[in-house]
Amino acid sequence: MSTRIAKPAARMRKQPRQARSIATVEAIIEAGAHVLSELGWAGFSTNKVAETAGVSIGSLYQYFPDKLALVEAIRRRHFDHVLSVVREAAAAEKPLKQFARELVRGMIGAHAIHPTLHQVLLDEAPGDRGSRAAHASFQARYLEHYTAAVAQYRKRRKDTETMARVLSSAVEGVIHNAARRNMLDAPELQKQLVELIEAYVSGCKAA
Amino acid sequence: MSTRIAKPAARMRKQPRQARSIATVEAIIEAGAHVLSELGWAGFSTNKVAETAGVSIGSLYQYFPDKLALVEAIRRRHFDHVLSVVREAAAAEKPLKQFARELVRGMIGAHAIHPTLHQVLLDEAPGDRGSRAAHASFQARYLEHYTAAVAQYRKRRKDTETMARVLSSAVEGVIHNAARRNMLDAPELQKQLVELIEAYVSGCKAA
DNA sequence: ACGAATGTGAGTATCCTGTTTATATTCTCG
DNA sequence: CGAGAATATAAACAGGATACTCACATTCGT
Repeated sequence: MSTRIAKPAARMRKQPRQARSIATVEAIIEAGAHVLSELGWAGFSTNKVAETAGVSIGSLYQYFPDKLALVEAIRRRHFDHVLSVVREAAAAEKPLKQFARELVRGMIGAHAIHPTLHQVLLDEAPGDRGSRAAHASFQARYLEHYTAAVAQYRKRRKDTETMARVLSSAVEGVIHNAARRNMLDAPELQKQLVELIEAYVSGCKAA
Repeated sequence: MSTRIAKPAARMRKQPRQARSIATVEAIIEAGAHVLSELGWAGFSTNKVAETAGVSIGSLYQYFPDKLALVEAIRRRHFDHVLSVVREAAAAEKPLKQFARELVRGMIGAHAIHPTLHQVLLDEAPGDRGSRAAHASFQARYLEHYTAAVAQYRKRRKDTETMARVLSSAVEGVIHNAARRNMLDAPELQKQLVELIEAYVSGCKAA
């Protein structure tokens, strides 16, 4: 549900030492994710986040030097989560169907709580500062896992990277669309998404 | 490039009568689409749009009662465009491969000028007012065309609607992702997207 | 040339934002 | 316990951006 313990994370104005403050920081990040997902970047104000977290605005600025540091922490937490899902799905050698199932299940799980967070993080939220490198690194590893999975089930070495990109964005598109209509937990949708992955990766042509 | 002639469109404060004002209105809508795609909803300010259009802010408010009416006009124009693409691709009976090719080509064309407009319109831009009905109607017809296409190549009546939804959101996801990286016109990407559509719709299972 | 259509852009009023600071509460540890 | 550090509070600020109006200038159709 939540990450075990606070990481060194992004530069913070002050490291939380007592259990109380750790909970506060966690609450702020969680509330931030909620606000970002619900209101989008346009509605993402520090005051709103603090209010949602049930914490005073002062507490927020005690740990996050500015708005961007906060969004960075949110980004980091979410991306870590998604990355672990993809990694585990693509890890051991397993039948294609099983890979597809685990991937879909994990991805849906990762988007169930804050449905549109992923898109907002990618599209709306600005990513300047030192985050650029971290962001690129995430994207790289993300694609890497997909590529590994594709290569595992596809013999042709050609186009594997493009395939990975197409596959990942297709999956994201379906999940994002389902999230928008509150349809993330429709079993027939999950089934169809699994079938789409299978069909594309297995790569048969004619009907 | 641009739609032939101004439509009655959304409620306007004043109907443009002379050629001059028609051009003005068109320029405003075009600039609006540009700003929306480039800066997102957060950066979509009426002043910015007017400036981009090379028109004074006063002129904008002469034709659009408020910001929402403007975004509504933009939405309408873009959706009409996309809708016509899907309709034409799914129209006559043709081989699956040809359908996929035309769909991909048309969709890419529709997103080439304002790459992220579609997503912004769906996700960020608010849609209250009387637009709700129009929006729903668009979604319905959009899905309708996809469903028709899917039904044409798939015998099983079951799940055709879900399939249409999955297919459309997958395509949108891939295109949106490609647009984000300025990769819309990569031939191998187009090819892979066509193959994804073929593979999924033709519906073969094992490798 | 005259009225109508169209275009202008400085100005306004309002709202909001991120951030600080001075103060109050709660914890740790001897 | 009690002293000092850690943590929490919320009122206030300074600044900026925003949507929108209005009184006036220009250009069109006839």
